[in-house]
Amino acid sequence: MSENKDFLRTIVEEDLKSGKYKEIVTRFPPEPNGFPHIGHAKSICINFGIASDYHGHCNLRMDDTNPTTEDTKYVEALKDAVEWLGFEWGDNVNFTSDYFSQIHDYAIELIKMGKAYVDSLTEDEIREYRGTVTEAGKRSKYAERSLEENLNLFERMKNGEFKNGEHVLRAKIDMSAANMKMRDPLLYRIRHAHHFRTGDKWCIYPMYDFAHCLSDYIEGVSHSICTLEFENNRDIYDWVLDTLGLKVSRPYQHEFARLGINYTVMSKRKLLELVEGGQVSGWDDPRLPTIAGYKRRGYTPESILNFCDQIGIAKANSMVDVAQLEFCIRDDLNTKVPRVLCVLEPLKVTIENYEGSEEIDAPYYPHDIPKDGSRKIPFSKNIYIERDDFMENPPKDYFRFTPEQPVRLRHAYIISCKEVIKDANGKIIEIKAEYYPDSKSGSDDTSGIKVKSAIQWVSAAEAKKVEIRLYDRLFKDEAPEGVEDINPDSLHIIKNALIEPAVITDKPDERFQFERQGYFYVDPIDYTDENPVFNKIVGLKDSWSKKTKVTESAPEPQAKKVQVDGEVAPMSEAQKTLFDKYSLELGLNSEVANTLARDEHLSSFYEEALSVLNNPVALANIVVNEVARELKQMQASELKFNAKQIAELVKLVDDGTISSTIAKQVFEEMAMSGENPTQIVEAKGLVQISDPSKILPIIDEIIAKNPDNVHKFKAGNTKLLGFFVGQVLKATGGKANPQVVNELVARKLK
RNA sequence: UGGGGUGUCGCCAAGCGGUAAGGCACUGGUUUUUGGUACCAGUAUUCGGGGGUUCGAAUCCCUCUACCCCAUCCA
Repeated sequence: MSENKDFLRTIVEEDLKSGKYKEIVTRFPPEPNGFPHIGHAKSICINFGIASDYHGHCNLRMDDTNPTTEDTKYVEALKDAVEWLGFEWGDNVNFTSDYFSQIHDYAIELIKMGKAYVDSLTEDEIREYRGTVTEAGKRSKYAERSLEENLNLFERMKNGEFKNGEHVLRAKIDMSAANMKMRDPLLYRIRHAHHFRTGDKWCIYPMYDFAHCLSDYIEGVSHSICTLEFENNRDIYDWVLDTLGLKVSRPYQHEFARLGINYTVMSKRKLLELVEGGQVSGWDDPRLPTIAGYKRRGYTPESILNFCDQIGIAKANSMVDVAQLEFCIRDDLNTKVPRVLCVLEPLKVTIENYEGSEEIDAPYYPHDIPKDGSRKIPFSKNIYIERDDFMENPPKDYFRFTPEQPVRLRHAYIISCKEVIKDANGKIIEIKAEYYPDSKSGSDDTSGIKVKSAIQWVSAAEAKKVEIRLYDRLFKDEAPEGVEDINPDSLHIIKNALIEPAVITDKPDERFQFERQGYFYVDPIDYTDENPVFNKIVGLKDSWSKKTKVTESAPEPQAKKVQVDGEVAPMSEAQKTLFDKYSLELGLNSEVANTLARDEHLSSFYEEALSVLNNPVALANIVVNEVARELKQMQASELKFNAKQIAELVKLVDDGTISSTIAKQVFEEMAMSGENPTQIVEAKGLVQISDPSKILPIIDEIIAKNPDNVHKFKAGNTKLLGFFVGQVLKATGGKANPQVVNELVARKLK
């Protein structure tokens, strides 16, 4: 766990500290109606991660309340994903359907409380009656049914006496609630459908909003963590549990922002579209952001875990750069995986002065990876190199093989070009070369040739032919809408790549670094010894190709966008009169007068304080800034303090007893306890210190402790003044007169 | 037009009244028989805009603005 914890962990720690929960229980609650993607991985990491960080437990629960969309195969995919990521859910996978009868009982309880009713409006009518975001809805006439009738109807719904859509069970809340979700939400609907677990036992199914909170409660969940789009549902969550009186250690819902990654899509709907539309080969297509896709592509669970850890958890909608994910997999594989030689686009090279053959012993890992292991690479007269690694007319900073520039064959000899052979179209088809017998890798003391690069190669006779699948981003648009943004070149298959034989015969691993190319993975489905197939997981970081295409996207300098101020609502006559009085008669600045005049709670509070103490400006400032904050959180009547106490506080500042810094402290104390300012000041000994002879020694001490900052300050970093003042204030418990401190510090450091 | 959220470097993201963390990306440099890795260095006078309070504001107050979510018998 990092030092800076996310907001969820902060909440969890507070709840643990306050004793709200004895144990932390979370849950990962997907609906089994699709394959999990990396967004699920984030949720898995959060829920299982928090549980394990605080020695609690995390349930895996299938939220299977909609029989028409769900299936066992998705349950399996979900379990696979969690398992693959390395988390454990205990003995059983839970299912919301396990709780159907309990949930049903709670529904009956609500009916008996008069808090739920059977509605018989049509689907269209229900929608119409719900109103709009700006207009209140109206209640269905069926809301007035008697308890008995509701009970009877609901029983008959359950018994299958009605068709789909004939009736629903609804919570009786508020048809004019500002939160649309609270306008008598549906609790149950009739669905004559076969459920993959409960079969035909039920024909009524609870809605998400009813089932989820109750399932959490039944499982003893403490923190119900979900994504932002459920923020509006939190009110129902609380309503159901509160109304049913489910209080003891009940769960509370907290929301975080779902994961977005650029150049891909993450919604189940869009993913399904790609799978069904044949744009990809299936849910496990390596280009997809599904767990199955990453797995098949060759990503490791560690890399995904790491990624989830790096991106953090917050509430701002965001889109993470794929580069971050790619970094994670490179970073993981770098230390784990053997290096091997593979030529993707072979170019024939004949070493004319080499006869016979030899085997070169080559380590699997570079000098900086502390791992052992090596293999034999056959070397001979006829080899292949990468087509890209030879250029007849190279740019000046080209480090590889050219007619003038020799190059090292990795782990082997240095060669130089003797002749370039082309076909009728001018395409290079072969290089005739010579090698330097003294230049063998590791023992090259005598050749005296300096090369700028070592390139991969394979011996023609022993190399194995392999299929390589190269993947690019699936979409060309950073924030793709759908199939229209698909990148037509996202898959590139190379049928005739050549690889050194040890990879195929010795099988030292499943994942490899093909030197200078990238990381590759043995395709778990299509790989056979006759037709070996490798998936490219990710390329190596490549500062060369970046350099060569500088033109790609010149970062256009973004003009700072000009903000246009909107219009402020006009004041009423009464407000205007008040404003004039405040600004003209009492001399308040117009901003303060404005705020005061527009808020009648504030202004009446202010007037009252003013009748006690004649200091209009100071009073106004504290009312507008401090009292206003308290009033945002509660009603005026709930305030622990009154106007008289505010006046008292202002007076203390006025006569110099306390500084404004202390005043803040006193205010907070007063807001909490309702005690008088004078009492608080006395009880805590908060009288301010203005005597320089008392402050000076403290300043000296602080200066002595922070020589670096003193130096920086003297070098011109004047904002450090605040740092020193802060330190002195801290040392005196806030009691030092900040103005005096400022002055003294400035003089000291001059 | 109502309600609920969110705006801190190109992308994520700490920070909760006293020196603008960190990661990715980027730019230099060092090491290197991978144009990789590792290492070093650089990169926000400023926190969506404007006002106010304060000795001091990303943090408190007012206001404007942009974006996201909510009117499925989906979850």
